[in-house]
Amino acid sequence: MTENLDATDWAILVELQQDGRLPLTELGRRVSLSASAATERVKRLESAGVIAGYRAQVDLGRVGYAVLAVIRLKYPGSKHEPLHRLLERRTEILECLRTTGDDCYTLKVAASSMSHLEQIADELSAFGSTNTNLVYSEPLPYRGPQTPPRS
Amino acid sequence: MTENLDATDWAILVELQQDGRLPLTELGRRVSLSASAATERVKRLESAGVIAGYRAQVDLGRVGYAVLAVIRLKYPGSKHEPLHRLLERRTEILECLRTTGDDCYTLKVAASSMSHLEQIADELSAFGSTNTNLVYSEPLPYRGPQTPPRS
DNA sequence: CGCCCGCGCCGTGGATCTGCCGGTACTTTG
DNA sequence: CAAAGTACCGGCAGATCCACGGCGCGGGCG
Repeated sequence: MTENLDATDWAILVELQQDGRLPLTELGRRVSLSASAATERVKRLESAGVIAGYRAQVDLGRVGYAVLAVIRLKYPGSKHEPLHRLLERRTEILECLRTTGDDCYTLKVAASSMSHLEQIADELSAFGSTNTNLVYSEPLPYRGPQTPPRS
Repeated sequence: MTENLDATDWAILVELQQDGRLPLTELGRRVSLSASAATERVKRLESAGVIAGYRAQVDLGRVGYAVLAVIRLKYPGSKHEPLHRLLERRTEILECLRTTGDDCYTLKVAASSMSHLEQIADELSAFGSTNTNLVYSEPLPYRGPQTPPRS
């Protein structure tokens, strides 16, 4: 299941995680490969599923979502479909992790205002008890894995 | 600070969040614009900071990170620099949110095994008490904002 | 009203990049 | 040793990107 990646593959992953639109010819230059060799590597990584896709990253604040929050949801019972339907419908919910522990779900939610956030929290409360924390800032700019696991 | 976006801008954002490498000519087709008009829109969104960048998304499991965890860190005091240095050094820490509430920081951490995770949790414990939850699954495939805020 | 100006969209052409092919060197396998 | 496999390179045809000038529309102003 896990692929065998050499140092060049990792260099490619680091570059493409920093700039997903990097032209393949420039990518080849940075990892000391010809454009066609770099292309073959990238295509192999894509079709092996190592590279799952490419995403534009949009600035939440600049599109009107001023509030970011982490909501933990304690979800009793095992009927998950209604919640999944809410996840589909409510695009303000950006991320959903199902975790161990008392709080079965951890959600990342964007809202335009506190009252907007309140609405979403109310909808979630229908499923179980919620625990909301506002996000002050993100000290770490987003990144993915940069090196092979060391231990 | 927040930009004025019309329906076409939002359509562009949705497309580029789904596929960041979409050729501009195909993007124009999908949002009913000529290639050059679509290009101008995208460049405007980029230079306004609405589009913060493009990222390749890599599959953590396939590159050897079998374990994903959310670690909440209760951080007494106000000396944040040492923690920020750890964030830089430890590339296993993928995301860091500073939040309200008892748990000042919420971290997303990838590890290759439980013992690897244990090492990282130990390092974090030097800063305060930690609370770790393993991630079973991500019911929601990653997405960014899809529509203008509604309320 | 008539004019000018700015804005957004469009089409074009040259530079660049992509995708595909054949060829080479090295390694693995029978 | 020969055959097959792997990874790389160079080169070419076609697609894409990008900067430019032109067009149409609406607002401001004498």
